[in-house]
Amino acid sequence: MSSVTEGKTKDKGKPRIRDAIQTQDRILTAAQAEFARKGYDGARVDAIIARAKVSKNLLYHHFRSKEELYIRVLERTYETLRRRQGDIPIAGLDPVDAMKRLCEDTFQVFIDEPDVITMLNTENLHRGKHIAKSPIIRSLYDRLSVSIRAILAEGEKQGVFRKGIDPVELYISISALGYFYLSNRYTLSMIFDRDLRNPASIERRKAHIVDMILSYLTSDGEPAATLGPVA
Amino acid sequence: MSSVTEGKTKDKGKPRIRDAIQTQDRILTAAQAEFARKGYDGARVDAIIARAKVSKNLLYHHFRSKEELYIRVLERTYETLRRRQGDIPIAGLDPVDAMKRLCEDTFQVFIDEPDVITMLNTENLHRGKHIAKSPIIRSLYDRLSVSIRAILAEGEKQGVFRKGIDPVELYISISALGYFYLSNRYTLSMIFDRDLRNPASIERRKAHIVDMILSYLTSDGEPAATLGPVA
DNA sequence: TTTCAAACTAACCAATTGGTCCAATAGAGC
DNA sequence: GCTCTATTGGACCAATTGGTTAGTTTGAAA
Repeated sequence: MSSVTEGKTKDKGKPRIRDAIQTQDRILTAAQAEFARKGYDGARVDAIIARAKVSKNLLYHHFRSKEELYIRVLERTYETLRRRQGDIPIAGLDPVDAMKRLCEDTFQVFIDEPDVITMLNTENLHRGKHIAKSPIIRSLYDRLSVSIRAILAEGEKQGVFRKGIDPVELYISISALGYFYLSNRYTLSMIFDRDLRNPASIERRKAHIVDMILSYLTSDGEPAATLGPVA
Repeated sequence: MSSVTEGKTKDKGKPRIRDAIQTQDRILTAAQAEFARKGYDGARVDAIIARAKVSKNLLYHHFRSKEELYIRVLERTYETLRRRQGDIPIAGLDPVDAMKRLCEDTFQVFIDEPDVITMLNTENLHRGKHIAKSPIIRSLYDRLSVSIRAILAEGEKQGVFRKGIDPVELYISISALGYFYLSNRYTLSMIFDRDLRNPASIERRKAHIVDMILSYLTSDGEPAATLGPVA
Protein backbone atom coordinates (compact mmCIF):
# COMPACT_ATOMS: atom_id res chain seq x y z
CA MET A 1 0.00 0.00 0.00
CA SER A 2 2.93 2.34 0.29
CA SER A 3 3.31 4.25 -2.90
CA VAL A 4 7.00 3.87 -3.50
CA THR A 5 7.19 1.49 -6.40
CA GLU A 6 4.17 -0.11 -7.91
CA GLY A 7 4.41 -2.19 -11.04
CA LYS A 8 1.46 -1.32 -13.25
CA THR A 9 0.63 -0.91 -16.85
CA LYS A 10 1.22 2.17 -18.94
CA ASP A 11 -0.69 5.13 -17.67
CA LYS A 12 -1.86 4.01 -14.30
CA GLY A 13 -0.65 5.66 -11.10
CA LYS A 14 2.66 3.93 -10.60
CA PRO A 15 4.63 2.73 -13.57
CA ARG A 16 7.05 -0.08 -13.11
CA ILE A 17 10.43 1.43 -12.61
CA ARG A 18 13.43 -0.20 -14.14
CA ASP A 19 16.38 0.81 -12.08
CA ALA A 20 18.51 -2.17 -11.25
CA ILE A 21 20.88 -0.29 -8.98
CA GLN A 22 18.15 1.30 -6.96
CA THR A 23 16.36 -2.02 -6.66
CA GLN A 24 19.47 -3.80 -5.53
CA ASP A 25 19.98 -1.07 -3.01
CA ARG A 26 16.47 -1.51 -1.70
CA ILE A 27 17.04 -5.22 -1.36
CA LEU A 28 20.33 -4.66 0.44
CA THR A 29 18.72 -2.21 2.84
CA ALA A 30 15.96 -4.65 3.62
CA ALA A 31 18.46 -7.47 3.97
CA GLN A 32 20.56 -5.44 6.35
CA ALA A 33 17.59 -4.76 8.57
CA GLU A 34 16.71 -8.44 8.60
CA PHE A 35 20.22 -9.85 9.09
CA ALA A 36 21.06 -7.29 11.73
CA ARG A 37 17.97 -8.09 13.77
CA LYS A 38 17.83 -11.85 13.38
CA GLY A 39 21.34 -12.96 12.57
CA TYR A 40 22.23 -15.06 9.56
CA ASP A 41 20.25 -18.17 10.40
CA GLY A 42 17.34 -16.31 11.90
CA ALA A 43 16.96 -14.07 8.87
CA ARG A 44 14.28 -15.09 6.39
CA VAL A 45 14.52 -14.48 2.68
CA ASP A 46 10.75 -14.08 2.58
CA ALA A 47 10.98 -11.32 5.16
CA ILE A 48 13.57 -9.54 3.06
CA ILE A 49 11.51 -9.62 -0.12
CA ALA A 50 8.47 -8.43 1.82
CA ARG A 51 10.43 -5.52 3.25
CA ALA A 52 11.98 -4.64 -0.08
CA LYS A 53 8.69 -5.15 -1.89
CA VAL A 54 10.17 -7.26 -4.63
CA SER A 55 9.36 -10.72 -5.87
CA LYS A 56 11.48 -13.61 -4.77
CA ASN A 57 12.58 -14.17 -8.34
CA LEU A 58 13.93 -10.69 -8.55
CA LEU A 59 16.01 -11.12 -5.45
CA TYR A 60 17.56 -14.25 -6.88
CA HIS A 61 17.94 -12.48 -10.18
CA HIS A 62 20.25 -9.97 -8.53
CA PHE A 63 21.87 -12.15 -5.88
CA ARG A 64 22.98 -15.70 -6.21
CA SER A 65 22.00 -16.87 -2.76
CA LYS A 66 21.18 -15.88 0.78
CA GLU A 67 24.84 -16.18 1.63
CA GLU A 68 25.97 -13.87 -1.14
CA LEU A 69 23.36 -11.38 -0.07
CA TYR A 70 24.65 -11.58 3.47
CA ILE A 71 28.22 -11.01 2.35
CA ARG A 72 27.16 -7.98 0.35
CA VAL A 73 25.42 -6.58 3.41
CA LEU A 74 28.50 -7.25 5.47
CA GLU A 75 30.66 -5.39 2.98
CA ARG A 76 28.23 -2.55 3.11
CA THR A 77 28.50 -2.51 6.88
CA TYR A 78 32.25 -2.21 6.71
CA GLU A 79 31.91 0.48 4.09
CA THR A 80 29.69 2.46 6.45
CA LEU A 81 32.22 2.04 9.21
CA ARG A 82 35.07 3.13 6.99
CA ARG A 83 33.23 6.15 5.69
CA ARG A 84 32.17 7.30 9.12
CA GLN A 85 35.58 6.87 10.64
CA GLY A 86 37.20 8.64 7.74
CA ASP A 87 35.02 11.61 8.54
CA ILE A 88 36.53 12.12 11.95
CA PRO A 89 38.31 15.47 11.75
CA ILE A 90 41.40 15.30 13.87
CA ALA A 91 44.02 16.90 11.70
CA GLY A 92 45.61 19.93 13.25
CA LEU A 93 44.04 19.40 16.64
CA ASP A 94 45.86 19.33 19.91
CA PRO A 95 46.62 15.64 20.61
CA VAL A 96 44.46 15.47 23.72
CA ASP A 97 41.53 17.08 21.92
CA ALA A 98 42.09 14.87 18.92
CA MET A 99 42.01 11.74 21.03
CA LYS A 100 38.93 12.91 22.85
CA ARG A 101 37.28 13.48 19.53
CA LEU A 102 38.29 10.07 18.30
CA CYS A 103 36.78 8.40 21.35
CA GLU A 104 33.53 10.29 21.13
CA ASP A 105 33.10 9.81 17.42
CA THR A 106 33.93 6.14 17.54
CA PHE A 107 31.21 5.69 20.12
CA GLN A 108 28.86 7.86 18.13
CA VAL A 109 29.25 5.67 15.05
CA PHE A 110 28.02 2.68 17.02
CA ILE A 111 25.07 4.70 18.30
CA ASP A 112 24.12 5.99 14.86
CA GLU A 113 24.64 2.68 13.09
CA PRO A 114 23.42 -0.01 15.45
CA ASP A 115 23.31 -2.57 12.65
CA VAL A 116 27.08 -2.48 12.56
CA ILE A 117 27.24 -4.07 15.98
CA THR A 118 24.89 -6.94 15.30
CA MET A 119 26.40 -7.61 11.90
CA LEU A 120 29.87 -7.84 13.39
CA ASN A 121 28.62 -10.02 16.23
CA THR A 122 26.93 -12.33 13.78
CA GLU A 123 30.04 -12.55 11.67
CA ASN A 124 32.16 -13.36 14.70
CA LEU A 125 29.72 -16.03 15.75
CA HIS A 126 30.50 -17.60 12.40
CA ARG A 127 34.19 -17.17 13.12
CA GLY A 128 34.69 -14.72 10.31
CA LYS A 129 34.10 -17.27 7.62
CA HIS A 130 32.23 -14.91 5.29
CA ILE A 131 34.51 -11.97 5.73
CA ALA A 132 37.38 -14.20 4.79
CA LYS A 133 35.77 -14.60 1.38
CA SER A 134 35.52 -10.88 0.85
CA PRO A 135 38.56 -8.96 -0.37
CA ILE A 136 37.07 -5.54 0.23
CA ILE A 137 37.53 -5.42 3.96
CA ARG A 138 41.20 -5.00 4.58
CA SER A 139 41.54 -1.31 3.88
CA LEU A 140 39.30 -0.41 6.79
CA TYR A 141 41.91 0.32 9.37
CA ASP A 142 44.49 1.96 7.15
CA ARG A 143 43.38 5.55 7.18
CA LEU A 144 42.51 5.40 10.85
CA SER A 145 45.83 3.82 11.69
CA VAL A 146 47.70 6.73 10.21
CA SER A 147 45.65 9.20 12.20
CA ILE A 148 46.12 7.38 15.46
CA ARG A 149 49.84 7.09 15.02
CA ALA A 150 50.04 10.78 14.21
CA ILE A 151 48.11 11.76 17.32
CA LEU A 152 50.20 9.49 19.50
CA ALA A 153 53.45 10.78 18.04
CA GLU A 154 52.43 14.38 18.55
CA GLY A 155 51.24 13.72 22.09
CA GLU A 156 54.45 11.97 22.87
CA LYS A 157 56.51 14.78 21.43
CA GLN A 158 54.63 17.30 23.52
CA GLY A 159 55.18 15.17 26.57
CA VAL A 160 51.48 14.79 27.38
CA PHE A 161 51.20 11.13 26.35
CA ARG A 162 53.29 8.30 27.61
CA LYS A 163 55.65 6.45 25.30
CA GLY A 164 55.39 3.03 23.76
CA ILE A 165 51.68 2.80 23.19
CA ASP A 166 50.52 0.11 20.82
CA PRO A 167 48.02 1.83 18.47
CA VAL A 168 46.19 -1.41 17.67
CA GLU A 169 45.70 -2.30 21.30
CA LEU A 170 44.58 1.27 21.94
CA TYR A 171 42.06 1.29 19.12
CA ILE A 172 40.63 -2.04 20.25
CA SER A 173 40.14 -0.55 23.69
CA ILE A 174 38.52 2.62 22.41
CA SER A 175 36.09 0.51 20.41
CA ALA A 176 35.56 -2.01 23.17
CA LEU A 177 34.45 0.49 25.79
CA GLY A 178 31.58 1.70 23.65
CA TYR A 179 30.82 -1.38 21.61
CA PHE A 180 30.41 -3.75 24.54
CA TYR A 181 28.23 -1.27 26.39
CA LEU A 182 25.86 -1.10 23.42
CA SER A 183 26.18 -4.66 22.20
CA ASN A 184 25.38 -6.14 25.59
CA ARG A 185 23.01 -3.49 26.81
CA TYR A 186 20.08 -5.88 27.19
CA THR A 187 21.77 -8.35 29.48
CA LEU A 188 23.68 -5.60 31.28
CA SER A 189 20.49 -3.67 31.94
CA MET A 190 19.05 -6.86 33.41
CA ILE A 191 21.96 -7.54 35.72
CA PHE A 192 22.41 -4.00 36.95
CA ASP A 193 18.77 -3.10 36.90
CA ARG A 194 19.71 0.15 35.25
CA ASP A 195 18.57 1.64 31.97
CA LEU A 196 21.63 1.99 29.81
CA ARG A 197 19.84 3.28 26.76
CA ASN A 198 18.48 6.64 27.74
CA PRO A 199 20.37 9.70 26.49
CA ALA A 200 21.67 10.61 29.92
CA SER A 201 23.25 7.18 30.38
CA ILE A 202 24.74 7.34 26.92
CA GLU A 203 26.29 10.73 27.61
CA ARG A 204 27.68 9.53 30.92
CA ARG A 205 29.19 6.55 29.18
CA LYS A 206 30.77 8.70 26.53
CA ALA A 207 32.42 10.87 29.16
CA HIS A 208 33.58 7.78 31.00
CA ILE A 209 35.26 6.40 27.88
CA VAL A 210 37.08 9.65 27.20
CA ASP A 211 38.13 9.83 30.81
CA MET A 212 39.49 6.31 30.82
CA ILE A 213 41.38 6.53 27.56
CA LEU A 214 42.94 9.88 28.39
CA SER A 215 43.86 8.72 31.88
CA TYR A 216 45.66 5.83 30.29
CA LEU A 217 47.45 7.94 27.71
CA THR A 218 48.48 10.69 30.09
CA SER A 219 49.54 8.56 33.04
CA ASP A 220 53.14 7.52 33.53
CA GLY A 221 52.62 3.90 32.64
CA GLU A 222 52.84 0.91 34.95
CA PRO A 223 51.60 3.10 37.76
CA ALA A 224 51.41 0.29 40.26
CA ALA A 225 52.67 -3.25 40.15
CA THR A 226 53.32 -4.40 43.63
CA LEU A 227 51.93 -7.83 42.91
CA GLY A 228 53.77 -10.37 40.82
CA PRO A 229 52.10 -12.00 37.86
CA VAL A 230 49.06 -13.87 39.02
CA ALA A 231 48.59 -17.36 37.66
CA MET B 1 32.65 -44.37 25.03
CA SER B 2 33.78 -42.49 28.08
CA SER B 3 33.50 -44.69 31.10
CA VAL B 4 32.45 -42.09 33.60
CA THR B 5 29.05 -43.30 34.61
CA GLU B 6 28.09 -46.69 33.47
CA GLY B 7 24.76 -47.89 34.71
CA LYS B 8 24.88 -51.48 35.66
CA THR B 9 22.08 -53.82 35.83
CA LYS B 10 23.47 -56.94 37.30
CA ASP B 11 26.33 -57.79 34.92
CA LYS B 12 25.68 -57.37 31.22
CA GLY B 13 27.88 -55.29 28.91
CA LYS B 14 25.79 -52.40 27.61
CA PRO B 15 22.82 -51.88 29.87
CA ARG B 16 20.51 -49.00 29.40
CA ILE B 17 21.25 -46.38 31.95
CA ARG B 18 18.46 -44.79 33.89
CA ASP B 19 19.80 -41.65 35.41
CA ALA B 20 17.61 -38.70 34.68
CA ILE B 21 19.84 -36.05 36.18
CA GLN B 22 22.97 -37.25 34.47
CA THR B 23 21.09 -37.53 31.19
CA GLN B 24 19.69 -34.03 31.48
CA ASP B 25 23.15 -32.79 32.22
CA ARG B 26 24.52 -34.52 29.16
CA ILE B 27 21.80 -32.94 27.05
CA LEU B 28 22.49 -29.52 28.52
CA THR B 29 26.20 -29.84 27.85
CA ALA B 30 25.56 -30.85 24.28
CA ALA B 31 23.03 -28.07 23.89
CA GLN B 32 25.47 -25.51 25.22
CA ALA B 33 28.09 -26.54 22.72
CA GLU B 34 25.57 -26.30 19.90
CA PHE B 35 23.91 -23.03 20.92
CA ALA B 36 27.23 -21.38 21.69
CA ARG B 37 28.66 -22.26 18.29
CA LYS B 38 25.63 -21.70 16.11
CA GLY B 39 23.40 -19.29 17.94
CA TYR B 40 19.76 -19.96 18.70
CA ASP B 41 18.45 -20.19 15.16
CA GLY B 42 21.51 -21.89 13.79
CA ALA B 43 21.44 -24.56 16.48
CA ARG B 44 19.87 -27.87 15.46
CA VAL B 45 18.02 -30.11 17.84
CA ASP B 46 19.22 -33.09 15.84
CA ALA B 47 22.81 -32.02 16.38
CA ILE B 48 22.18 -31.79 20.10
CA ILE B 49 20.72 -35.26 20.38
CA ALA B 50 23.56 -36.65 18.29
CA ARG B 51 26.11 -35.02 20.56
CA ALA B 52 24.32 -36.11 23.71
CA LYS B 53 23.67 -39.56 22.28
CA VAL B 54 20.03 -39.62 23.23
CA SER B 55 16.88 -40.08 21.20
CA LYS B 56 14.92 -37.07 20.17
CA ASN B 57 11.95 -37.99 22.24
CA LEU B 58 14.07 -38.27 25.34
CA LEU B 59 15.16 -34.71 24.85
CA TYR B 60 11.55 -33.63 24.59
CA HIS B 61 10.75 -35.80 27.58
CA HIS B 62 13.10 -33.72 29.70
CA PHE B 63 12.65 -30.33 28.04
CA ARG B 64 9.48 -28.86 26.70
CA SER B 65 10.94 -27.22 23.63
CA LYS B 66 14.05 -25.92 21.95
CA GLU B 67 13.42 -22.58 23.58
CA GLU B 68 13.17 -23.99 27.08
CA LEU B 69 16.37 -25.89 26.49
CA TYR B 70 18.04 -22.71 25.34
CA ILE B 71 16.88 -20.85 28.45
CA ARG B 72 18.22 -23.60 30.67
CA VAL B 73 21.56 -23.38 28.93
CA LEU B 74 21.54 -19.63 29.35
CA GLU B 75 20.87 -19.97 33.06
CA ARG B 76 23.71 -22.41 33.26
CA THR B 77 25.96 -19.91 31.55
CA TYR B 78 25.12 -17.26 34.10
CA GLU B 79 25.63 -19.76 36.86
CA THR B 80 29.12 -20.46 35.54
CA LEU B 81 29.82 -16.76 35.44
CA ARG B 82 28.56 -16.24 38.94
CA ARG B 83 30.52 -19.15 40.36
CA ARG B 84 33.74 -18.12 38.69
CA GLN B 85 33.44 -14.51 39.72
CA GLY B 86 32.60 -15.48 43.25
CA ASP B 87 35.88 -17.35 43.35
CA ILE B 88 37.97 -14.26 42.85
CA PRO B 89 39.91 -13.83 46.09
CA ILE B 90 40.30 -10.18 46.80
CA ALA B 91 39.54 -9.92 50.47
CA GLY B 92 42.38 -8.51 52.51
CA LEU B 93 44.42 -7.46 49.52
CA ASP B 94 45.89 -4.07 48.92
CA PRO B 95 43.34 -2.18 46.75
CA VAL B 96 45.66 -1.87 43.77
CA ASP B 97 46.52 -5.55 43.89
CA ALA B 98 42.88 -6.44 44.38
CA MET B 99 41.84 -4.45 41.35
CA LYS B 100 44.61 -5.94 39.27
CA ARG B 101 43.45 -9.35 40.30
CA LEU B 102 39.86 -8.53 39.44
CA CYS B 103 40.84 -7.39 35.96
CA GLU B 104 42.96 -10.43 35.26
CA ASP B 105 40.46 -12.92 36.58
CA THR B 106 37.54 -11.33 34.77
CA PHE B 107 39.47 -11.69 31.53
CA GLN B 108 40.50 -15.20 32.45
CA VAL B 109 36.89 -16.27 32.90
CA PHE B 110 36.14 -15.28 29.32
CA ILE B 111 39.18 -17.19 28.13
CA ASP B 112 38.31 -20.31 30.09
CA GLU B 113 34.61 -20.22 29.26
CA PRO B 114 34.32 -19.05 25.68
CA ASP B 115 30.74 -20.26 25.47
CA VAL B 116 29.79 -17.47 27.85
CA ILE B 117 30.64 -14.88 25.24
CA THR B 118 28.67 -16.38 22.39
CA MET B 119 25.72 -17.17 24.61
CA LEU B 120 25.56 -13.59 25.83
CA ASN B 121 25.96 -12.27 22.30
CA THR B 122 23.16 -14.49 21.08
CA GLU B 123 20.93 -13.39 23.91
CA ASN B 124 21.61 -9.74 23.17
CA LEU B 125 20.87 -10.28 19.50
CA HIS B 126 17.46 -11.38 20.72
CA ARG B 127 17.27 -8.28 22.86
CA GLY B 128 17.27 -10.22 26.09
CA LYS B 129 13.87 -11.70 25.52
CA HIS B 130 14.72 -15.08 27.01
CA ILE B 131 16.61 -13.80 29.97
CA ALA B 132 13.61 -11.69 30.83
CA LYS B 133 11.66 -14.90 31.31
CA SER B 134 14.20 -16.30 33.72
CA PRO B 135 14.10 -15.21 37.35
CA ILE B 136 17.41 -16.80 38.27
CA ILE B 137 19.67 -14.21 36.75
CA ARG B 138 19.46 -11.15 38.92
CA SER B 139 21.72 -12.23 41.75
CA LEU B 140 24.74 -12.32 39.45
CA TYR B 141 26.16 -8.94 40.20
CA ASP B 142 25.39 -8.77 43.90
CA ARG B 143 28.42 -10.44 45.38
CA LEU B 144 30.72 -8.80 42.89
CA SER B 145 29.22 -5.41 43.53
CA VAL B 146 30.03 -5.60 47.21
CA SER B 147 33.62 -6.53 46.46
CA ILE B 148 34.11 -3.74 43.99
CA ARG B 149 32.68 -1.13 46.28
CA ALA B 150 34.91 -2.36 49.08
CA ILE B 151 38.03 -2.14 46.94
CA LEU B 152 37.12 1.32 45.71
CA ALA B 153 36.37 2.56 49.22
CA GLU B 154 39.66 1.24 50.56
CA GLY B 155 41.62 2.67 47.64
CA GLU B 156 39.96 5.98 48.13
CA LYS B 157 40.69 5.95 51.84
CA GLN B 158 44.34 5.24 51.18
CA GLY B 159 44.43 8.03 48.67
CA VAL B 160 45.56 5.84 45.77
CA PHE B 161 42.24 5.87 43.89
CA ARG B 162 40.36 8.90 42.76
CA LYS B 163 36.97 9.69 44.24
CA GLY B 164 33.52 9.37 42.77
CA ILE B 165 33.96 6.28 40.64
CA ASP B 166 30.79 4.59 39.49
CA PRO B 167 31.27 0.88 40.21
CA VAL B 168 28.83 -0.22 37.53
CA GLU B 169 30.50 1.85 34.85
CA LEU B 170 33.84 0.55 36.03
CA TYR B 171 32.78 -3.08 35.93
CA ILE B 172 31.34 -2.68 32.46
CA SER B 173 34.67 -1.28 31.33
CA ILE B 174 36.69 -4.05 32.93
CA SER B 175 34.51 -6.60 31.18
CA ALA B 176 34.42 -4.71 27.91
CA LEU B 177 38.18 -4.53 27.46
CA GLY B 178 38.52 -8.29 27.53
CA TYR B 179 35.15 -9.37 26.20
CA PHE B 180 35.25 -7.33 23.02
CA TYR B 181 38.80 -8.43 22.29
CA LEU B 182 37.73 -12.07 22.45
CA SER B 183 34.24 -11.73 21.07
CA ASN B 184 35.38 -9.89 17.97
CA ARG B 185 38.72 -11.57 17.54
CA TYR B 186 37.89 -12.97 14.12
CA THR B 187 37.00 -9.68 12.46
CA LEU B 188 39.68 -7.81 14.41
CA SER B 189 42.34 -10.26 13.31
CA MET B 190 41.20 -9.69 9.75
CA ILE B 191 41.34 -5.91 9.93
CA PHE B 192 44.64 -5.68 11.75
CA ASP B 193 46.21 -8.69 10.12
CA ARG B 194 47.42 -9.76 13.52
CA ASP B 195 46.84 -12.98 15.40
CA LEU B 196 45.01 -12.08 18.57
CA ARG B 197 44.57 -15.59 19.82
CA ASN B 198 48.04 -16.83 20.56
CA PRO B 199 49.09 -16.91 24.22
CA ALA B 200 51.54 -14.04 23.84
CA SER B 201 48.84 -11.75 22.45
CA ILE B 202 46.48 -12.78 25.20
CA GLU B 203 49.03 -12.02 27.87
CA ARG B 204 49.81 -8.66 26.31
CA ARG B 205 46.13 -7.86 26.28
CA LYS B 206 45.73 -8.82 29.88
CA ALA B 207 48.55 -6.48 30.90
CA HIS B 208 47.03 -3.74 28.78
CA ILE B 209 43.68 -4.06 30.52
CA VAL B 210 45.23 -3.89 33.96
CA ASP B 211 47.31 -0.93 32.89
CA MET B 212 44.34 0.94 31.54
CA ILE B 213 42.03 0.33 34.47
CA LEU B 214 44.67 1.20 37.05
CA SER B 215 45.67 4.31 35.14
CA TYR B 216 42.07 5.38 35.27
CA LEU B 217 41.65 4.64 38.95
CA THR B 218 44.89 6.21 40.08
CA SER B 219 44.78 9.31 37.91
CA ASP B 220 43.40 12.58 39.20
CA GLY B 221 40.25 12.50 37.13
CA GLU B 222 39.31 14.78 34.29
CA PRO B 223 42.98 15.05 33.41
CA ALA B 224 42.39 17.08 30.32
CA ALA B 225 39.30 18.75 28.99
CA THR B 226 40.36 21.66 26.93
CA LEU B 227 37.73 20.98 24.33
CA GLY B 228 34.06 21.63 24.89
CA PRO B 229 31.50 18.92 24.34
CA VAL B 230 31.59 17.82 20.75
CA ALA B 231 28.30 17.44 18.98
C1' DT C 1 6.27 -60.49 42.58
C1' DT C 2 3.57 -57.33 40.89
C1' DT C 3 2.95 -52.82 39.40
C1' DC C 4 3.54 -48.34 37.46
C1' DA C 5 5.55 -44.13 36.45
C1' DA C 6 9.61 -42.63 34.45
C1' DA C 7 13.39 -43.35 31.15
C1' DC C 8 13.98 -44.54 26.75
C1' DT C 9 13.54 -45.69 21.23
C1' DA C 10 12.20 -45.50 16.32
C1' DA C 11 9.33 -43.95 12.93
C1' DC C 12 6.73 -40.44 11.47
C1' DC C 13 4.61 -35.69 10.45
C1' DA C 14 3.31 -31.02 9.28
C1' DA C 15 5.28 -26.81 8.45
C1' DT C 16 8.96 -24.05 6.97
C1' DT C 17 12.80 -22.71 4.08
C1' DG C 18 16.02 -21.55 0.52
C1' DG C 19 15.73 -21.87 -4.08
C1' DT C 20 13.81 -23.04 -9.03
C1' DC C 21 10.80 -23.37 -13.22
C1' DC C 22 8.01 -21.45 -16.53
C1' DA C 23 5.64 -17.97 -18.44
C1' DA C 24 4.51 -13.16 -19.12
C1' DT C 25 5.14 -7.94 -19.15
C1' DA C 26 7.39 -3.78 -20.02
C1' DG C 27 11.09 -0.02 -19.96
C1' DA C 28 15.34 1.50 -22.26
C1' DG C 29 18.72 1.65 -25.72
C1' DC C 30 19.91 0.36 -30.46
C1' DG D 1 10.36 -1.74 -34.23
C1' DC D 2 13.56 -5.00 -32.00
C1' DT D 3 15.87 -6.75 -28.42
C1' DC D 4 17.87 -6.97 -24.07
C1' DT D 5 17.00 -7.35 -19.31
C1' DA D 6 14.59 -5.85 -15.29
C1' DT D 7 10.56 -7.23 -13.32
C1' DT D 8 6.40 -9.89 -11.69
C1' DG D 9 3.60 -13.97 -10.64
C1' DG D 10 2.94 -18.06 -8.62
C1' DA D 11 3.17 -22.77 -8.59
C1' DC D 12 6.45 -25.94 -7.17
C1' DC D 13 10.33 -28.69 -4.93
C1' DA D 14 13.54 -31.16 -2.10
C1' DA D 15 15.49 -30.83 2.10
C1' DT D 16 15.31 -29.60 6.64
C1' DT D 17 13.30 -28.81 11.13
C1' DG D 18 10.99 -28.72 15.51
C1' DG D 19 7.97 -31.60 17.44
C1' DT D 20 4.70 -35.89 18.12
C1' DT D 21 2.71 -40.60 18.33
C1' DA D 22 2.93 -45.06 19.66
C1' DG D 23 5.25 -48.35 21.83
C1' DT D 24 9.22 -50.70 24.83
C1' DT D 25 12.31 -51.16 28.83
C1' DT D 26 13.53 -50.60 33.53
C1' DG D 27 14.07 -49.43 38.43
C1' DA D 28 12.11 -49.55 42.55
C1' DA D 29 8.13 -48.98 45.65
C1' DA D 30 4.39 -51.64 47.53
